[in-house]
Amino acid sequence: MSILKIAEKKALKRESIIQTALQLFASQGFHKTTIPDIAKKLKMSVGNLYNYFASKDILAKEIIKYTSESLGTKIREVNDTDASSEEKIHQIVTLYFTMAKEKPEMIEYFLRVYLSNREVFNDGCEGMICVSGFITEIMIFFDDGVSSGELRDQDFFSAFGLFMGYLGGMVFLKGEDVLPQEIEFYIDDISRNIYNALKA
Amino acid sequence: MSILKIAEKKALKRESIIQTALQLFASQGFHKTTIPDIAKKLKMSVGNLYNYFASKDILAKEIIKYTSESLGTKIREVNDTDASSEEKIHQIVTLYFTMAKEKPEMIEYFLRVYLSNREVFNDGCEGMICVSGFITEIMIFFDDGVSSGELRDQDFFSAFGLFMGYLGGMVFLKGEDVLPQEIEFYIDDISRNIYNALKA
Amino acid sequence: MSILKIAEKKALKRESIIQTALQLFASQGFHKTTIPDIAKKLKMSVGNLYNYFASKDILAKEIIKYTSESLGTKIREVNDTDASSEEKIHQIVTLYFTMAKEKPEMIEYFLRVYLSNREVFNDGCEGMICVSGFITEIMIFFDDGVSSGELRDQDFFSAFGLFMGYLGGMVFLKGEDVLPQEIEFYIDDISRNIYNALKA
Amino acid sequence: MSILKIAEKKALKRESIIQTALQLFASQGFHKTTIPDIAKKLKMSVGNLYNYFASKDILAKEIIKYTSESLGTKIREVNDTDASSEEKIHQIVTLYFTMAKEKPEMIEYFLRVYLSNREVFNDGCEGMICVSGFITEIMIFFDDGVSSGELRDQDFFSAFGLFMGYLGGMVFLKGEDVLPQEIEFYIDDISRNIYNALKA
DNA sequence: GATGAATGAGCTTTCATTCAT
DNA sequence: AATGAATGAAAGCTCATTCAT
Repeated sequence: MSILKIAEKKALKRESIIQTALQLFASQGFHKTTIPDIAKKLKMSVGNLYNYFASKDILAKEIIKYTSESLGTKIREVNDTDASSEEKIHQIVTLYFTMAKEKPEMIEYFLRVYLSNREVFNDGCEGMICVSGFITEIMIFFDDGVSSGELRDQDFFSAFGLFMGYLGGMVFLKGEDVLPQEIEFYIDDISRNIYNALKA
Repeated sequence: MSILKIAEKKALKRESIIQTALQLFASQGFHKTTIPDIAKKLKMSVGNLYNYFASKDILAKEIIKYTSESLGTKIREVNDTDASSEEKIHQIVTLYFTMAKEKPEMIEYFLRVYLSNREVFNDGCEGMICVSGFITEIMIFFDDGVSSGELRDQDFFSAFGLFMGYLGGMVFLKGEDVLPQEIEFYIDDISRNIYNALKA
Repeated sequence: MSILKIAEKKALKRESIIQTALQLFASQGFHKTTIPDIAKKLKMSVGNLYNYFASKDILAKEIIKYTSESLGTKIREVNDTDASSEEKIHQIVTLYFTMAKEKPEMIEYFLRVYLSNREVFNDGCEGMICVSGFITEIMIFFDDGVSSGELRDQDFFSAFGLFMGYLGGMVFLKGEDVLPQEIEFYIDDISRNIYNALKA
Repeated sequence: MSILKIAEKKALKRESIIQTALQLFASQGFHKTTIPDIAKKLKMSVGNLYNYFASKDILAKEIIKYTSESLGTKIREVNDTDASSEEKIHQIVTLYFTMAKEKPEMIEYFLRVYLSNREVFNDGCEGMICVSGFITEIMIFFDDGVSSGELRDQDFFSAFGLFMGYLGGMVFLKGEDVLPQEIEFYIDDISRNIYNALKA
């Protein structure tokens, strides 16, 4: 096999580890998920898993980067359209809730692993650098809206906190089974609320 | 010592355990905080701590109830005034952020312990019953505003998610040290955003 | 209250502790039964219980003596009759099995506590001195039978082991729920077997 | 090393754990023997011991099965001979007492661990399934004797209780140091008693 | 005599990580 | 690269016993 293919194969395995660990961490929590758990689900040995990620903490950090990139990429596609800010908000909310429904592990990981295990992410994910993929795109969306005069010019974090907190909060409520409706039901209301809050 | 005083003393000790455990859980996380840690800080023995709370999980649940009641009581005071919905929003945001500054452990506990350790709270805190003290008051605020025609009539959870998520998200960002300003700096912006989102 | 009555009262309490501990030890085992368990069932404080018995081990030893005396007394009544050895065997088997049915804790205590927690009884119950009340009466029964020519003259322990082991074994089997019949069902068979084994 | 040898090695280690735990449980009792005690005597780590047996209780159950099989196998050899019932009884008694002398831990385990720690064996050893290896052979011995007309036809449990209780009782007495003679001394007496009890 | 809060050593079990193969 | 047996520190929890009241 060529060196290229070997490297490729390794990259694929790396990603499959990330995917599997992501699912387990998101569903069972970081501390309740053991390295043997992950290895078992992957049908590989624990020893070999350590050839790909030097520690459980490092694995957790790689996952958050991967997740943030993933979400960021999708938001970029929205940003790249010519839609109005109001429409973009609707699209971002839709996209977020769709993801929460179809790949809940990503959002759950953010809420239940990243957000709550400070000690793990302290070293290497200071500030929000491990999550910059997502933040950057929200920032671009917001700046574009302000530039075009559609959104009120306000502190970025006031706006970012609204987005991140509101959407995250709704997914959390869904996870707790307290929402009487499916998550999609709330898309219109929430998009409208966000737009009303941010519009010029 | 009279029976009354003994019971009182026990109640005080119970509360001091809650306070100390709250601080440790909030700052170090639930799993990183050990029972010996808590006992040591309280200068009491591990065994005796178990005379007050039968398990670490039960302790965690009692703390969230205590915290939710605390916060709920303060919001009730706002609800009981004659202020307009707009003013009430400003007051609730202010009191939330003041608390986040002065007793950060309460908000942090909510964000980093309750919200993220599903397994721990699953049994006994189903739905959001352990946190109903807080939710109830937000519900009253919202219903009052709708009744008086100040707030738009929309799904309660769309409104509740906005409050809880937005405020929680801001405190989280502060905790991550990514906010360039003190938390109070954002009170006006955020109150305005919430009001714009909810107003009739 | 007179000194006599006080001493009497204390003796009564002592016995009630023995009775209660006997039941708990027999049903749950020595190590699974805690001093607080016993105190709770007696509605007295642990501290006070220690005024009557200086340690859990000492309590266990007093119970075996008490039990052995109890059983010995009943066998003596059989020994004191003019019945034949064959009849006496039947009576002893009957009284043992009746006791196993009506006061199972005594027999169970012997089987599950005394017999199995060597460490506890090592110091103070060497040999079988704590159980001599029972042994003595069996010895008398056996000697009488040999003297009268009804029973074959053999080593005492060969005979004693038969009695104690056989009866104990049957009660154990009953306790394990493996006997298809009530314990009384076996009285005739077993009496006959013992008599056949021992007769001259 | 080949896969075969690895599996073999693991099986050997498993058995050496059983042997060591058997000795410790039998001599010190189940509750007084700790997992670290066992690991230490085996010169292996506590954690690794748990790779072989998932809990202390499971280990205890595996030991009783192992012991019962061992004893059953030896009795089968007696059953497979053409000896008379009277001779077989003598052989079984001899075999039991020889074992009690040479491998006392097996009999002691039965008496002091299995028989007395109901809670431990309740789940998974209901009835006497963990001990069926031994019971089955006694049953075969008895049925053969009845079929050939040598033994009286009586309830199986009346006969089984005699065997198990009597032999166990004698070993217990030996363990308590109350027997004035070596255990072999009693073989003839006891065999005769059992035969007299059971013969047609 | 009576109380029960307090102690703390000790238990079973878990799991991130290593390393000989 | 791949395996998984092995390590051992550390966790949550228990309970016999003491002692101030």
